[in-house]
Amino acid sequence: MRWSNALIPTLKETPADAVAPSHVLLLRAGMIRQLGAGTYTYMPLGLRVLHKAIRIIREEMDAAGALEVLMPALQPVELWKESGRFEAYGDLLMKLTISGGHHMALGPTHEEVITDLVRDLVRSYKQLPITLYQIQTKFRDEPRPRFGIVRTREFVMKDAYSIDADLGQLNTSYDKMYEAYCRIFDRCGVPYVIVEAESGPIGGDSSHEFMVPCSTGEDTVIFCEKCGYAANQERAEVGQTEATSPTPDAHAPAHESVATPGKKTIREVCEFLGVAESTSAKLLVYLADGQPAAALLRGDHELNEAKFRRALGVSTVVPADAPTIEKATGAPMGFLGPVGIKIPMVIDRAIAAMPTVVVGGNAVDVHLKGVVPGRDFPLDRLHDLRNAEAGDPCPRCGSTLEVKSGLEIGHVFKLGTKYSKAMGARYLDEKGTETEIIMGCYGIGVNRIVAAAVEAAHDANGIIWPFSIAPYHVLVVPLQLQNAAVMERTSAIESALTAAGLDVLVDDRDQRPGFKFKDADLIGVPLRVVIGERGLKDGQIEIKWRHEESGLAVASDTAASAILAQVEAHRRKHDDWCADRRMGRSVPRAT
RNA sequence: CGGGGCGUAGCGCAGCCUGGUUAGCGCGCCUGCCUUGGGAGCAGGAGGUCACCAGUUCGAAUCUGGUCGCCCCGACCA
Repeated sequence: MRWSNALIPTLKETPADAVAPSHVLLLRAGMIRQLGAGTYTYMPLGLRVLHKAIRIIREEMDAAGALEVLMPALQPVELWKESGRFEAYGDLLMKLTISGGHHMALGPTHEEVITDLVRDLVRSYKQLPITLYQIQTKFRDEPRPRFGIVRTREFVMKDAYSIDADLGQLNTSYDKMYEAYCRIFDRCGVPYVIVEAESGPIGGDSSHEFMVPCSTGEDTVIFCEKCGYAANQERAEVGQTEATSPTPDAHAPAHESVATPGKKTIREVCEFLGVAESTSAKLLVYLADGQPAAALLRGDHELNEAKFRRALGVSTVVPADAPTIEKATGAPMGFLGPVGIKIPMVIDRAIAAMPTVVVGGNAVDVHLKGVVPGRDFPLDRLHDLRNAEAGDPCPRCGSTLEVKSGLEIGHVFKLGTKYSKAMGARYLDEKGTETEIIMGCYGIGVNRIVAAAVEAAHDANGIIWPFSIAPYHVLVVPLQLQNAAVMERTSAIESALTAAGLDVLVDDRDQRPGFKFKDADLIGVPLRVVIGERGLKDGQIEIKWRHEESGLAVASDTAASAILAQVEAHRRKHDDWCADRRMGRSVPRAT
């Protein structure tokens, strides 16, 4: 391909709206163009990257035994009502009315459609297991699209669904997808970590996310450098090295009431009393499946609602509003405490480690000082309730947890029978018994692979594409277009490399060398080949890897084979890197 | 949905506070000359409903009100 025909609208200046590195560089490199909030056109170069990622995904999904289908993006809302997700998904679901007054939705994901498909299709255990996948544009009415192509209102997703007869089959299907994902992201050259995750509103009981650590990541990942434990913040456990005091000091002086007029927040109360926030506790009141329930945490800790929900064994927890709180506790928000509380209360483990604590007095403008946990209120329902933070002990090895932000590029779930139960998808087992099918679902945000690759590898001059998904492998830069020898060499190398299966772009623009080098760095093609009069005079041309500081001169008449040797060596190195990663990785086994 | 910011040529911006010729600058684009190993130089040229609507005024890019759009922080997020 010749640059002059390639439609690569590079920008010298950074568009004012772009902040995230991937957004800035993809725009500047002429790979994407914005239409509106969360909607982007992929220009030829950007589309090539997207297609290369898709090709890798397709190869690995096929190799894992999944079958490709293509389901409609346009779906009747009835299916969503049947699964119960019409309400749960809410405004994120893009709804529209078509002729005849039919209410439709543009698919944000396809559990409903796949379940509808297999409830007709799958009649016998002999047809199972089966995994179907598709690569398709999804639609979500995101309240806040962000960071260029990181969060958009329409995006390309690879979604797969395993249909299994029993839990054993599900675990096998899940592990296959998990391993396929590892190979996909390894091959795409994006550095990822795998974290334990909450399954969220999609339902199900086990889940892992594939995250690329980077500053524009929207998720918080908690991890332990020492043992490799990693989880997203919703899920991350706090290690239990906090000393607990099972026998409270019975001889401690009785607690006393203090007047704290108007001091409602933890900070206000602690400042007023001149104590550290970590010596106080807060009582948070929620509606758990509609019934009031409380969580008690250290003043400076944050409640993890997912942990709270599990501790109570309920399916939803929502913060209670002010009237509900007063009715349930007899005191307004800001003065709540555990002493004498009437509603069910679960307590974070950290509370048990506190000899005395400052808490609300369950009366207006009153707090209690010198309250002894275990003496002044029972410590019978201790749980890990708080968000893990940097510096907390690792739940596995006791070492220190760290926090990073991560960009989610893939997610695998065990759904179980959530959808088959709701939508009546059953098969006949060996004994002729009608049984609900068991499902798993597996998603990859394809556009996010592109964004993540840029986030993970760029410098001040531009993008540094991994070889496997680079729009072109080699950029040939002739410096003097009117020099016949230069142009002959250019064509010869272009044909030789193309014949060897490489994607070659030739910068045939009549521009000064510096101009072309700047654009070359910007679009991030991995290998640059410079052909100029000066080098040719000495029988040399220059080849330079984008990720390396300097290039090297090779003999011009054997340049093509030298380049191919470089490419071969680079590929081998990447393969070794992938193999190393696989060795160091433990695949989660079914429990 | 709450908070903040911004809409002037393809891109980056000035002008607005204090209303007044034909709305300006840099980059990019077109023509010519010149130059050629890290975004050169000179000369000439094209390109604008100043986001939109209404109002104030003799007169609005500029003042007022509304609408729309975009970005950032938060809430939300399979």
